[in-house]
Amino acid sequence: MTISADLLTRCPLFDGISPEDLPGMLACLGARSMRADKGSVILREGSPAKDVGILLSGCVQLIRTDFAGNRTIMMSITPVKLFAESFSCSKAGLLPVDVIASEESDYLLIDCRRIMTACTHACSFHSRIIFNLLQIVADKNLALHQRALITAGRSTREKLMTYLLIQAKEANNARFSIPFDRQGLADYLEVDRSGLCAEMSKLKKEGVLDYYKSDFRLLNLPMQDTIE
Amino acid sequence: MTISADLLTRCPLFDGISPEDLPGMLACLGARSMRADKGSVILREGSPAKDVGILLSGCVQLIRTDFAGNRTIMMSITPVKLFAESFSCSKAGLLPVDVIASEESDYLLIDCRRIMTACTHACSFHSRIIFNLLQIVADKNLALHQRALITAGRSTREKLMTYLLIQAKEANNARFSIPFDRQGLADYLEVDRSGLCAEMSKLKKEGVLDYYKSDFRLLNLPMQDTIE
DNA sequence: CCTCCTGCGTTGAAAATTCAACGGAAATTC
DNA sequence: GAATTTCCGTTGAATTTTCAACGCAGGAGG
Repeated sequence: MTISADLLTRCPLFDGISPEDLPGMLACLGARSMRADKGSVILREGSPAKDVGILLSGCVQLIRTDFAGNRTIMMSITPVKLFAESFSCSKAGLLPVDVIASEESDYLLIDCRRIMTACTHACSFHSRIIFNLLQIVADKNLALHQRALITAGRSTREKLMTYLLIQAKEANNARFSIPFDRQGLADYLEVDRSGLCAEMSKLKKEGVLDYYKSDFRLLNLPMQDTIE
Repeated sequence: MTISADLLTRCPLFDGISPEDLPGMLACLGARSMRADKGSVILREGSPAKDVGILLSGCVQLIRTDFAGNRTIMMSITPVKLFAESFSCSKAGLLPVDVIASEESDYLLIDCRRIMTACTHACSFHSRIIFNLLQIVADKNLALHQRALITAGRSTREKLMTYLLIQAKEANNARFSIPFDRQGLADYLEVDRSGLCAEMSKLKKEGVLDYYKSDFRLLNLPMQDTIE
């Protein structure tokens, strides 16, 4: 895949870096270009965490399966975001999750040490990159807090509505799409799939919600409601 | 409270900083010494996140209460650890949780900008501090992943046992104490308190577990089992 | 020493989730 | 284009959790 500079400027790791400096910087960081088929494992739980991933296209998910077989989706990553960076920055050094491509995906891998330690060329933007990385890891932290707020609901309906309201708020629109199929959503909310389907149907009958596949619309919401 | 240098050298933010440099560094960072009574709110959800907290004594917890009244304990902080640092480093800028002293506590507050931007004295340890901060935020990330693994269990028993096994592993001992009372543990595991008590009693009857107040002991565990 | 309050364990009934199974629709594969 | 696989929605029974309430022990405070 040819990496467009436009794509990378939208990556939060390179905030404040001018586009013309990007190619040299990528070379300096030793970025490797990768591709993953849909459903394939990009990084395996328990393996050493050394790299920072940058998702260029597709979609990847952080998934943990416990000994009882419960599958949990911790987070869904969309372009042009980082993944696995928190694990590579931490002391632990082992991945607590599988990183899986839920769609065919292109991504870069960068050895985290190349980011965290000053490069041989003493490039002037390095401190900015580290600053950006700190902010990104902190933002991931916030996302995990938000997910915990969702799963803290004591019923399927409560979890689902909390999730959907947050999505609508982030999209700033009563219509929005989600990066999950039904099973994926159930695994993200930590509920049973069939129970989730049943609750969704109920909400549709009640006129609270409308949906088709992964496109949703919240009704009776004090918010703009536009189609594109 | 007099701040002993020994205490601060155990704070991960100052890893790699020599003890004699600490007092000057604290002054440079503008650290303010604070005290909180048991049960009092140190930082309020929704207020601007600007400071990094360093807990010197006592215990603080990150607590979120949703609109339905469900109380969730996201994390319990013990000395000499940081708190609220992730929120102050993130773009969001607002606290997603209440920070509450579960015991009478002493702590320091440091304006996060003083840490993240080079100080006027251009102190040579600043980059080390930022590096440490990145690692700490990443470690918090890991802790949240671990908590999610616990709450992913589909039953009270599963959540409880996952939690206790992790505690025993971290203590490297089948005997250990936890920083929660029953209600607190229930709020951390996201289960009902009475159901938790019932499950604990059952496990005790079954000979899997023994406990008194907040002291626990896992039986039949392939692990050393010593009384201090 | 007595009273008040908090935390803990128990119980029973109501409600919700989980689990297994099935049919249909849509997408994928050959 | 036909077969196959995957995804989705539904249902009913079994299992759990939730919720409200109560008694008791221990500590705090007057």
